[in-house]
Amino acid sequence: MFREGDSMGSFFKITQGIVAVSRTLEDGRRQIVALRAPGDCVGYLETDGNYAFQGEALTDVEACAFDRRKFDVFVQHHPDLAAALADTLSGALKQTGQNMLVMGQLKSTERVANFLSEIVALYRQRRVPTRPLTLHITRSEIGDYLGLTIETVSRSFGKLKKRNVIALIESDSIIILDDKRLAEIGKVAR
Amino acid sequence: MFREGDSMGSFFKITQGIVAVSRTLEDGRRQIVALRAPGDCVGYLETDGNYAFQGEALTDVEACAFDRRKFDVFVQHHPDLAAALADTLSGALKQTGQNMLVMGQLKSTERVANFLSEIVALYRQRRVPTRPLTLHITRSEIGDYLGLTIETVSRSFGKLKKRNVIALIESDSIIILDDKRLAEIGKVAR
DNA sequence: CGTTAGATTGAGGGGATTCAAAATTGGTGG
DNA sequence: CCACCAATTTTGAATCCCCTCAATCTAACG
Repeated sequence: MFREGDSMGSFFKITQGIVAVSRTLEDGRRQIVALRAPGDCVGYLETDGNYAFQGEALTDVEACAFDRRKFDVFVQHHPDLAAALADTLSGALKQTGQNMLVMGQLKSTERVANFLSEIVALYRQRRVPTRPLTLHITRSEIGDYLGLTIETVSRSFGKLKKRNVIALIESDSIIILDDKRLAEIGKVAR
Repeated sequence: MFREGDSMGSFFKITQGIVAVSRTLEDGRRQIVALRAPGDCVGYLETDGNYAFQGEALTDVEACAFDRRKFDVFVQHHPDLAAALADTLSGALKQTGQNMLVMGQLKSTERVANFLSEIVALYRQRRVPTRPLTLHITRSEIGDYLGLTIETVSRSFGKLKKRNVIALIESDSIIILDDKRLAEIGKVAR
């Protein structure tokens, strides 16, 4: 959808599909910074007129494009929209803070468990079926999101499966057998 | 200054000193999510009335407290302040995104090099002397910020020293010998 | 001078990565 | 429907990096 460093025209509100917001190093290492679903906006962050991150459609995606310049002007005259914007940004900030905790402190299987718990919570909240849970993203993308390799992600799935916490239908579709245990392993607060 | 989960009254604008914004797991593992310096605000993020993170003074700190409730009302009537708030949040979001890249993809020495480069940039921008560079924070805090142990941080300093990229005066005070090289190792963009 | 907190250094073990191969999945055309 | 192929996932073995545990060192302070 857009590349880091490209001149920014507009940002997008997703109406359908999943988008990965990421950043890539020159040697190819990639970090997915956030996963965005319908209702979320992507491509808002900029550094002097250029996109600060890369936006990549992981599935087929529909989105509305908004001209950033015009939007800024519009917000200026609508205090309640400005408040909503601040709320959205605050939420994103809390989320990335949580992600830092996950990546900095959790071991591989804990990270995967945490990821699955988060996905379930996200899907529930949006009334997307979670039984079975269809991920829509590859091991490689999970790895780039959690700071792990595909092999390690795969092995972590294996461990959770062996402990009877989850069951695999296909590689992309799983069933959560023990929701509580999954949250515990993933150190999900409360 | 404030604990995660405490009922939130006010947030703080730092006038002097350094504050760590962090989150801690039940088993004691801690992740520092951001380091804040004079001019920055901390304690703004909340989840239904409670602080979302913990705020810890790493040095002696002076700060102004602002009542969050009153602030929100005030912002509502000052569009330019709302814009400034959005800018601040956007900046923080870019920063944590970058931090996710660092923690997810970089090796220990790369992380430490990145950290030092960032600190130098931050200090320069605020006209704080960088030669020698005084860190004001312990190895333990650097470790919790980068997702590493104190020993690994110490060894990374050692490696950078042996490669003549930095020189240690005291443990808290260093001299950057090769600024460019440090940025390269730390994969600092551009 | 002894104490204490923080930093460094060393040895050993463990978890994640790397490299490689096998297995599974999904799509295509015969 | 099945054979075939490419892409993805899983599994295995070896390696490496970081962590853990422990000892030593340094600096600040009473």
